Amino acid sequence: MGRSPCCEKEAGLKKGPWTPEEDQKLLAYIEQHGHGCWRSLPTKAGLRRCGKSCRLRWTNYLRPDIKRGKFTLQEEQTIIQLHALLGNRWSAIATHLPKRTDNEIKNYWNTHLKKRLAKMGIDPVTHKPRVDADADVAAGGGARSRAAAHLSHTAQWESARLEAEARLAREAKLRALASPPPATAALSGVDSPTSTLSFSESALFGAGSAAPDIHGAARAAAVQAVQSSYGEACQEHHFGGATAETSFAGAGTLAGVLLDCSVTGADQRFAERTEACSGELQGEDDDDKGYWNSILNMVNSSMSSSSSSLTSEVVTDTEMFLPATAAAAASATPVEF
DNA sequence: AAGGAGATCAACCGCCGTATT
DNA sequence: AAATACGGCGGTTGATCTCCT
Repeated sequence: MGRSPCCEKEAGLKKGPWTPEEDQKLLAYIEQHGHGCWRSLPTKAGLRRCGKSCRLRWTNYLRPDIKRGKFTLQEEQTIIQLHALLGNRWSAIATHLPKRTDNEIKNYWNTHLKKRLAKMGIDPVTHKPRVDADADVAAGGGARSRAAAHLSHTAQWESARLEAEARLAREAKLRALASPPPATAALSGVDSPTSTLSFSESALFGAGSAAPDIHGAARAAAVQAVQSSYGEACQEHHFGGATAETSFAGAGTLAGVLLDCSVTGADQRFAERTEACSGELQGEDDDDKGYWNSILNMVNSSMSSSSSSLTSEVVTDTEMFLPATAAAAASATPVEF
């Protein structure tokens, strides 16, 4: 029944910090053979480690495509924005920062960004300005329920988006299997992504040059998935009597605002969309507006420098997951709710 | 210079979804 | 269909580093 026993049950395996010799062995083995099955790798590579430990060391430290060192302002902004959308889904966030590991992002969030937001008076969990208990009571329970509805609203959109992302990744994987990479790709063979989307995408689509048709098809599939998934969610919840499409556009706007604010020259649009969002949430969301404006300010402070590949990647993903209706609505007049 | 406190980050742990038998 | 392993993820820990007194 089942598979053979797990390596972690073997005794005498080493734990703790890796030595340079161990790193060298692991690196040499993977460069020559690829990681293959992690469980059997330590034995083949002559390491007294469990496969899990090897995988972790590789994905978080030894992988050649890892960018180390300080996070840039833009990376910080991306993390904050994505965390507002995704919460503690570090691997999902890491797909938008391809050269950073989820572990690194998680550490950076916990040691830097969380504290910084807290200092700014922003709850790092909800990304809403902290309101003391009295003010909250004075604001009334209605505001709280609207806030809850707002969060749920966002969560539904995100759930649909993640579903599309997963589908995209699966398709990419299938295509990769159908057409294996050339043997000359020495390091692509050892590419061991912790996350699915960006790596498989980059491997397959080669920075957008190799197979634009496939990319386009995948994007269309993703968009369709979001549309259908979120459309169902909207119909199910009858958002304020609006049509599913309109509601979807509104929900998409929020995510669009969060992500699209990275676009060079998008300051104005961002401000408009922030306005649209605050209109959507009326009243109690003055605080939200303030928060998103603060993010805008952070973005603006770095926007003077030219756009990077990083931001353009985020934009690409935004476009990928923002259906046409939402994108159109977001760039036109604010949606009335 | 010494040592205590806080910050940082690599690595581990345990859980979960998926694949395999 | 059930049992089990695998791979991946997020939370947490602990060793090390840095700063302050």
